[in-house]
Amino acid sequence: MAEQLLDTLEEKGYRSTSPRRAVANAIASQQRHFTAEELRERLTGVGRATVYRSLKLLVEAGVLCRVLLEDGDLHYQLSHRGHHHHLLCVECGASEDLLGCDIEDLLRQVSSAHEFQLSGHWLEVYGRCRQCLSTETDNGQTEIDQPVTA
Amino acid sequence: MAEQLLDTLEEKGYRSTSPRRAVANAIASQQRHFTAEELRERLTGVGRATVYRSLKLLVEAGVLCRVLLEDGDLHYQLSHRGHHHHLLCVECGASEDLLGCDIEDLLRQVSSAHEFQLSGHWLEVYGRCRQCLSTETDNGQTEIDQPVTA
DNA sequence: CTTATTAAAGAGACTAGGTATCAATAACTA
DNA sequence: TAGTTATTGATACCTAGTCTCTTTAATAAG
Ligand SMILES: [Mn+2]
Ligand SMILES: [Mn+2]
Ligand SMILES: [Zn+2]
Ligand SMILES: [Zn+2]
Repeated sequence: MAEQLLDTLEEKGYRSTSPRRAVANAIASQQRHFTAEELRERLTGVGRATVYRSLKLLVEAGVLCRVLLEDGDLHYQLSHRGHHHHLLCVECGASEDLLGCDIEDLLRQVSSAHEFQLSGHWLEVYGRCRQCLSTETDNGQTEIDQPVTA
Repeated sequence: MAEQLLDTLEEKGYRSTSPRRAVANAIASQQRHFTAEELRERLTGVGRATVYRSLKLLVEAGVLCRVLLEDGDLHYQLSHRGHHHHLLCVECGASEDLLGCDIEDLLRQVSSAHEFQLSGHWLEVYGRCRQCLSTETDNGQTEIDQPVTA
């Protein structure tokens, strides 16, 4: 997994360095979305700027995606597929990838109706995941203090 | 226009103060979307925290909306209607409101297919506006240096 | 109209999430 | 192996805020 991140960078002509390996490993060992700062804390010995520079490169390469939480917090998360969106659970933080839906088609229609030349978009969807819904049903009440299984 | 911003706050039980009047006037005199910092610069004499606090209140009250530019820059803009989205021109920065489209319906469908309880979403659409397209056609080439009529 | 209550303001320190600069170093390449 | 150049880390700086605390002012009650 970490290899794949580095390979992607190498394919784009970036050098394979030990700080970048450290960043790639740290990202690969993360299962949920994380903040830049969380990542940096785990990477003592790697310079602040280097961490942010690496994140930027990986996002540009399409192997990492930005996730905008409902409160405005920006997180990062491994991205396997190409362009896609997220169903973000506001309760447990889970993120489910959303692809193959008709949003692109719809935007194309709307754009052409406004004589607007579509070039990109940004979408995040917030709500509650299946698991959190079933937990709620089980005890007949919303589990506010449900632990975040980070 | 500025009155309306203040009235909205008063209706919500907030006091009508002179710093808030200054903020409301500054916002009302702005035609395009602006950053918090731009606003603050025009409001010498109003405390930094007060400017940000006012922006927050107005967003919460629904009369001001956040606009996320493609490069990640956060801008603010007067909002007349309720929930809506923006068609943002990446060339001239123009923003056209997008409402009455089927995005909500579509998200409801997609969510239910994923057994996801939809509660909110965030969408921005990027591209080029009618005006920028016609300028481009006129001289047969993209006008990169088109002045931003701020 | 005065006074009390309490919201709001301003100053300023602090934070997250970055970017810019620049000298030193380490990857690739010939 | 040596040279070139990308990359690094340190550090300063930046935007966009938040938080605390003391002072001030808007409103409500008398
Ligand atoms: Mn993703
Ligand atoms: Mn708007
Ligand atoms: Zn959940
Ligand atoms: Zn335009």
